Amino acid sequence: MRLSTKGRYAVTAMLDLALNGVKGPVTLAEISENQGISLSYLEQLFAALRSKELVRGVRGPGGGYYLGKSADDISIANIICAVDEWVEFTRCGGRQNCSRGSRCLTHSLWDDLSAEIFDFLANISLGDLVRRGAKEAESKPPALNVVANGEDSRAA
Amino acid sequence: MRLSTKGRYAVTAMLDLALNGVKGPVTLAEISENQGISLSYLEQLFAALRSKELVRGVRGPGGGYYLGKSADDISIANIICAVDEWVEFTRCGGRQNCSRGSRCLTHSLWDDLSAEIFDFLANISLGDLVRRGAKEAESKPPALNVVANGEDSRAA
DNA sequence: TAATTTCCGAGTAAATTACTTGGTAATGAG
DNA sequence: CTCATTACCAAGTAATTTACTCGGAAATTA
Repeated sequence: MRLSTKGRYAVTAMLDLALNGVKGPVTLAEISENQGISLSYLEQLFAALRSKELVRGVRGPGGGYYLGKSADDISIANIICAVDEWVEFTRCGGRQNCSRGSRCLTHSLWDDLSAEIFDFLANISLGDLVRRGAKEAESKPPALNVVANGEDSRAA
Repeated sequence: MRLSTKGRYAVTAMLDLALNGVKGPVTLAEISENQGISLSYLEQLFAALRSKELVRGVRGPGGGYYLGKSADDISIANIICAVDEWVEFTRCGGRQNCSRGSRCLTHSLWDDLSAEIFDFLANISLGDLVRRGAKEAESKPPALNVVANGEDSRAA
C-alpha cells in the first residue's frame, strides 16, 4: 500500500464529491475551490478515477462528476490504488534467488504487513466516512467545527 | 499518515535488524546486502531512526546497530514517522477561514481517517511481525518460502 | 597502528508531484 | 443555432522528494 499526498488529494476530492454530489453533479471547479487543488491536477486525478469507474463525468453546462457507484461500494483503497497505482516493493516476489535465509522472511513479512494495511483501507468506504460526518454535524454546532486531534502525540 | 517507499525501506531495514540482531549488532553493510538498499541511503535512514532512539549505533570493528528498545515497544508508525516526518495535509487545521460548509467537514473527515490509519500502524509492533515470522518459519519448509498474495485482487 | 564501522555533509540523477498552457468534444441554456 | 460551460486530453515544467555517490571525520577494536 502506498499513501502519498497524491492519494490524499484523491480521497479528499472523492469525499467532497460524496458530500456535495447528493443533488446533481459536482464540477471540478467547485472541488478545486473547496479543497484548494489546481483544476488541471484534479483533471488528471479524475481521469484515473474515471478509468477505474469510481466517478462518472457529464459534459456541458450543468455537468460535472457523479460517483461511479454507491459510496458504500467505494473503498479508500480503491481510490488510492486508482491514482497511485500499486508498485511491487520487494523485487523477489517469492520466486527469485531470494528464497533462503532471513532476507526473504523480511520481504515476506513486509508483504504480509502491506496486505494488512491494504485490507484495512479496503474495509473503509466513502459511505462510512460520509455517515461519520453526518453524525459529527448533528452532534456539534456547525460553526464550532473544530478538528480535535493531538498532532504532537503521534510524532513521538 | 504517509506511507512512501522511503518508509518501506525503513520498516524493511528495521525488520531485518530485529530478525538478525538477536546476537550482537548488525552492520549497515549487511542490511544493505540483504535488502538491496545502498549503504549511504541506509545511513541517512538510520540517522533519522537514531535521532528518535529507535536504533543504537556502536562504532568500530564488530560494531553495528542494535534496536534502541524492545521490538515490542517499536511500532510501524514509529518507524515511518521517524523517516517520513509527519506533514499536516489540510492547511486549515480547524482554525482558519475554512470552518463553514462542507469544506472543513471534508478536511475533518480526512483528519479522522488519517488518525485512524496512524492508530492502526501504531498498534503493530516489530515484535508482532517477528513472532509472525517465527510461526511461518516453523509451519513451512524453509525452501518453499512462497509469498502467497493475490496481487491482482487488490488492483480492482 | 590499522582496519572497521558509525557518523556527517555536500552534491546529484531520476522520479514524482503539482501545476500551467492550450487546446478539442460534448451538451445544455438562450 | 449559437454560445457558454463543462469534461476531456496532451505536452511541458518548476519544485520537491527519492535514492544514491563521494569524500571524508570520529570512535573503537584487533
